[in-house]
Amino acid sequence: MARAATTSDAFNAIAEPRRRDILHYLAARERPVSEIVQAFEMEQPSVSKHLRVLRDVGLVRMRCSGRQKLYKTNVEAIRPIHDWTSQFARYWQHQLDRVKERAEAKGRISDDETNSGN
Amino acid sequence: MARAATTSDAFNAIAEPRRRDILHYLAARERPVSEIVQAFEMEQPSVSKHLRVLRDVGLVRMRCSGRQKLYKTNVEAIRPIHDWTSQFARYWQHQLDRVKERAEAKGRISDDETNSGN
DNA sequence: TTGACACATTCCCATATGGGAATGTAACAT
DNA sequence: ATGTTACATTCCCATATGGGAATGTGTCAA
Repeated sequence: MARAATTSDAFNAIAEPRRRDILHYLAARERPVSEIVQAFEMEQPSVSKHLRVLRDVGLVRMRCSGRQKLYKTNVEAIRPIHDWTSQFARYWQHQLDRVKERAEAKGRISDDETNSGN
Repeated sequence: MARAATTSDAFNAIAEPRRRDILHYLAARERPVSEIVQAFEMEQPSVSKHLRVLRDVGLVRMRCSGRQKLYKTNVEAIRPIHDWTSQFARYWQHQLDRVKERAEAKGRISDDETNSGN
């Protein structure tokens, strides 16, 4: 088997940097394809192909308006990725605790140094 | 250009489901390769190759112990991904607000219905 | 030294990619 | 009907993949 398709899930879809940029760009409000093309200085077919991938995994929504097609990020579809990374948050907390302990220990040493007139 | 290498960054590395499983498995404590092979019922070369990718992007650390090699997830390397997804948190909040508003509106309607004896 | 063990790497291959170029298609204007 | 605009799709291709199989490498035991 080769690598999984970019359309297999959100994790594969966001592996591409340009697609992450587009998702961020379309998070605040919907925009037509032409604006994305201008904003990122990409070829139009390239943008359309990225949007196609993002649509296939539900990361963006599309709405027709005349001959324009307005795309918008479906922020809910990013939650599974956020949730997966959050599994590791407790370990970050542990590391923060250790950093804090070291800082406090260092503070005590500094106090000692200060007290000893060093 | 083809797709970016799996070793180009953490986003590409975690696109593979098995590698996400391995990262979760190695988050709590370090383990030798043989344990990963057994836990996931994968071929040893396959596991080694996934670990190689994860090492190249800094998602796991390796330590030698005799003829074993102990791997452990470097949880800090997952933060950039978490941070990227967090950009969208404010929009989740907005959606939650709307859900809350709808729930409250619905509650008022229910009260009205109750009051009207319907 | 020889053998066994624990991993890593290499080779082969079907498959999927992203970019460029060209082409297809639907909506609007005249 | 014809042309233009706004996108989508297709074709081509260099490149990277993950799995299977085979092989290489370093460590320990006898």
